[in-house]
Amino acid sequence: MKLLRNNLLEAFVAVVECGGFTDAQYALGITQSAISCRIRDLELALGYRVCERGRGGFCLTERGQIAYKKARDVLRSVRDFDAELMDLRGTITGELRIGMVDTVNGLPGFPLVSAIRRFLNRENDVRLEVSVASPTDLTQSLISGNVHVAIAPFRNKVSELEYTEICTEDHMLYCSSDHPLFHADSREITPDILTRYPICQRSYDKIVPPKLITLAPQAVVANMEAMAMLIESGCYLGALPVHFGQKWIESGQFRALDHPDLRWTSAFSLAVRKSQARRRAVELFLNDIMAVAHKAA
Amino acid sequence: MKLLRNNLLEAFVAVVECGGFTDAQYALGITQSAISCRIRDLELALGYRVCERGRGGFCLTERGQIAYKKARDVLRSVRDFDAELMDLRGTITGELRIGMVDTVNGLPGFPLVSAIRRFLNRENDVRLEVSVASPTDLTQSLISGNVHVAIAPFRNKVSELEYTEICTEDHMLYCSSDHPLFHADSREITPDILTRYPICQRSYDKIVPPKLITLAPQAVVANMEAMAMLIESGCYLGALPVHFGQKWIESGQFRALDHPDLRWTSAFSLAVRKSQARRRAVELFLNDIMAVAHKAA
DNA sequence: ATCCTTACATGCGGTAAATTCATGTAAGGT
DNA sequence: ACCTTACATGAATTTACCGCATGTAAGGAT
Repeated sequence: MKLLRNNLLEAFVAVVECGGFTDAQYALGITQSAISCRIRDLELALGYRVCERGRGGFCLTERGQIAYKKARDVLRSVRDFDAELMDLRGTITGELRIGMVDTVNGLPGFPLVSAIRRFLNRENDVRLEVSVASPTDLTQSLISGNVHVAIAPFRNKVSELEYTEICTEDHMLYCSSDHPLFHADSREITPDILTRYPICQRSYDKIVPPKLITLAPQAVVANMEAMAMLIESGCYLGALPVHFGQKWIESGQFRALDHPDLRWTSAFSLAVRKSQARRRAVELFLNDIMAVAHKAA
Repeated sequence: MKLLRNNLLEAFVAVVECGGFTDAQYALGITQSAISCRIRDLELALGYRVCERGRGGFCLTERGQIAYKKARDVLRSVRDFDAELMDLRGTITGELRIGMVDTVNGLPGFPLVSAIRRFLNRENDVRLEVSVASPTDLTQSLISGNVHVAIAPFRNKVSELEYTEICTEDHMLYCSSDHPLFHADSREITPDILTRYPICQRSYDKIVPPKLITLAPQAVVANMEAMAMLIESGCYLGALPVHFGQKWIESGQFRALDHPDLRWTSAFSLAVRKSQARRRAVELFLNDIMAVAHKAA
């Protein structure tokens, strides 16, 4: 079902996301000429050009970029609106947009995949959409409605959202076999190594308190895979979730720099928007999350 | 222009607001049969009946009531979306929905009509929509986007909104010529009259602190006109804004119970939603308000 | 009880909008 | 110079939507 629809906007968003008319015709299931008409009509209605196109390539105009963001968001919220009206029928429909930080899968004490399986095994007609982003971005996405639920170690909690702690994640410092500390005596592993060797930090969620670090320049990464890469290079120390660093430990590539003061724990929370008629699909997924989280605890 | 449109939802909302198909055909500018089709198709798409109709009268089903509220709200926000895209063209379009408490007009030091005139004298294509409600309702309407700006004496301010004080309003206690206090000696006018005569309060914004009042039953009104009526009855004392009570004073119908402790002042604020891409029309209107407020001060 | 009126439903036909198909055009590559 | 790519355009066609005429069901008047 599609109550609030608009061909022009849908075409516009599809064209932007496909990077041109030609590919968008498959995404939309209409011919290229129809898309050409739609974009022309959209620009006629708006009174300004939204994109440059032709053999020279496809690109959005300045206004087009703003219009695209607004259009994408409004189409999202319109899909949610449709789903809300379908909820009244009792069926579970619409999109379920889940946001999370990376390496949530494998989090000890929180089998997310079980929750997802549990959710999908129910009779449903829901399209899942999973995005990975930083806690800060996830907060924004929750507020704007771009995601319905998010799982992350939220440090600064905002009043618009509702948080439920679901598990914790232990972090340790690692170095690779190429690093000077790899063969160091365990008595050398003290917090002051932080002042002697370059360390790599995650751009969001600074596990190692920055005030402990004196050495510049620091490397900054946006996700765990990148962190592992820089550690593998042998040039950096880096903190990883223990469950995530495990595989490098097992292969003998990394060494965990074990010291009581070089362990950190962050708390993972489930966040949703407060005070909002919640869709059935979202409600059920939250139940599923809590069910697996409790079972694991 | 109308980008995101939906005939079915528009018909539904119109039918509800007109209380039936017959009247809605004039509001929508289509025939009754077309409306019948639209509602049928809507119900077909939703999978449930939204209203009972026929000779027995028109009424929404339970689900229909929820669907109506959602549909009305989404159509509003969709109109705003259209206006946002038009903003990029540089034109001032869309709706400007202003909310206020009653008797804002005439507020000393705040010529609202000048602000409106100022706004409308600009080149524009804006449809105004003015609603009158209590500060509490206005707060809700602002958050949900049902109004863009609101003017009221806001007592409890919420973090989602941004308030700018624009003027103050003096209140005094009044009685009518039928009231025992009308001819009382001015020395008798002391705060303890509150404990001896019934008083009428506004349901929102209790001007006279309720703790000063001992006498039950109290009359409660939702707006100033009603307050004046009850005072006119001679059975109640009541607080009115001085600028509003003036005309009854001049006609000799009311007496102001003047005493230093029987005067109250409330501060009127302009409220808008925080952190939101603001439309040009809203921005300009805010400027106009501030301009007339400053000039008056 | 019958007829009338009100309020909505339905079938049919026309019109306007949207889409496809076929073709045109402009820019870059060979 | 020719081909290819990527989009534009025009005619034909399909589709959707609407109005008209008519049907139906229930309440009220005579």
